[in-house]
Amino acid sequence: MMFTLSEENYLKAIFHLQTVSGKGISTNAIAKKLETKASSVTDMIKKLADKEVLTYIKYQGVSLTDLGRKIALGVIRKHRLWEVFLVEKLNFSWDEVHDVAEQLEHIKSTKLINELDTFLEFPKMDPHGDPIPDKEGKFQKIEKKLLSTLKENQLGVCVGVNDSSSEFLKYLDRYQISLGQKIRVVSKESFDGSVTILINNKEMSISQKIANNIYIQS
Amino acid sequence: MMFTLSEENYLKAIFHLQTVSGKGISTNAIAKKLETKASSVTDMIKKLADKEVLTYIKYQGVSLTDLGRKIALGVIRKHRLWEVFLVEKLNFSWDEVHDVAEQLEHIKSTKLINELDTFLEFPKMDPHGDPIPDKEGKFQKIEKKLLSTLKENQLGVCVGVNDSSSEFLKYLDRYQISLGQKIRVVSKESFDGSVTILINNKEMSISQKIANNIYIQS
DNA sequence: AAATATTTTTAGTCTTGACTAAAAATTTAT
DNA sequence: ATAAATTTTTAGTCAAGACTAAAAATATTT
Ligand SMILES: [Mn+2]
Ligand SMILES: [Mn+2]
Ligand SMILES: [Mn+2]
Ligand SMILES: [Mn+2]
Repeated sequence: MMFTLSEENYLKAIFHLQTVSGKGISTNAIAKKLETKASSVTDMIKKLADKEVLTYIKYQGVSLTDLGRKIALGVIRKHRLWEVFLVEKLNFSWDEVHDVAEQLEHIKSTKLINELDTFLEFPKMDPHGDPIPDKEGKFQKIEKKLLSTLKENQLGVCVGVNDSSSEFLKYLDRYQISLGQKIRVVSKESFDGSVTILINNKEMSISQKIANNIYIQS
Repeated sequence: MMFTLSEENYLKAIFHLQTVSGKGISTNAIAKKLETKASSVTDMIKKLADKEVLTYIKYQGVSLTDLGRKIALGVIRKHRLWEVFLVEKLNFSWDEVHDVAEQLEHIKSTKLINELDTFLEFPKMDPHGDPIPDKEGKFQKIEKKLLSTLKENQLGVCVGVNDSSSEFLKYLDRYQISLGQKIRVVSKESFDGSVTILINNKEMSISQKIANNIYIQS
């Protein structure tokens, strides 16, 4: 069975939504994620249900089947391996890779992706700290929490981001926040949720929104 | 101005047809090359004429504009660079690269293709002996003739192929014909045009069709 | 110079994946 | 328990890019 670029993007989006909110995924949630209209989503999920990659009950949202999950993980594997390639071999920075990887993830060739994996020496993480599924779709889930959940005086290491947009990543670069960076929470402001952190012996304040998009391992 | 995958394929096909038959390219020739119908071609060339990448006079075929030529060369550059990448870095053989390159050639990112070029150390030829245009679309045209045009007892080096199909390339592999291989014409059979050649001190006979698809430099 | 054959274009249809507007179902508020 | 608000589905439209069948133009024979 073959899947179009559009179908692959739907499966990927639904997979990502499922990993956060365990329940059935709503039409609206999918529409929002894919920046499309709810009616378009209804059309597409009917087609995907016919192809048996998800189950769909009217008015009750959708849920991926094992096959659907497998296909989504295949696309995610390709996306992340290409991101590693771009950073490691082609001098891209972590804020430049996402858009190109969105295109590359749809190239169809099992040999291509498995040879790429070998060429890169089987990386386990992409440039944003996200795990790369192996051939069988298996990947380790790493322990991580949002920076905003740390208490005053707690220490952690940045291990990922919750937002891969170029804007956010460039912001992090500007403040020397990269994967592996040690971060200590100095104080938290209850008024606006902003956090004062210590990085490389320098104190700085970041907004709650920023703190909500940085993953930390203690 | 943005071009779709389909539009890029039309431009590439027309470019290739133009390099062999200098004149205006007929609707039918394009249809044949792209394995589509003449009516579909008429539709598309109207659109491409609107976009000013080719000139089109009803019933008289088409001809690329400078812009059209530039875009076609960009796609060809990408195709060939990806082919080099697949062979040099990902253990593909020359008969496996074409289909994947057909997909990769449509990825849009100037940084990607220029960094890939750098990573590969600016190759001048693809795995089939075809020249790779540089950023500006410039490439050297190499001197080459068909093996079938050699006279008895003449010697040459294989520098390219006229057919990149997997079937043909596998045939060449089987008979140890690869780029750089020295080939001597021992005799030619006027009855069926077949050629007896000497390769690595071994004599073998190849059909006229095969001899018509191997490029030689004397 | 007609007649015939071939090529090219036009007209109309189909599929995919989107959209808007309106109807129907469900959820939340009163 | 109704009413109001929200979500979801349906119905109808559109553009891209393909297709078939038929008409029109051009090329080739006789
Ligand atoms: Mn990404
Ligand atoms: Mn990533
Ligand atoms: Mn090729
Ligand atoms: Mn090639």
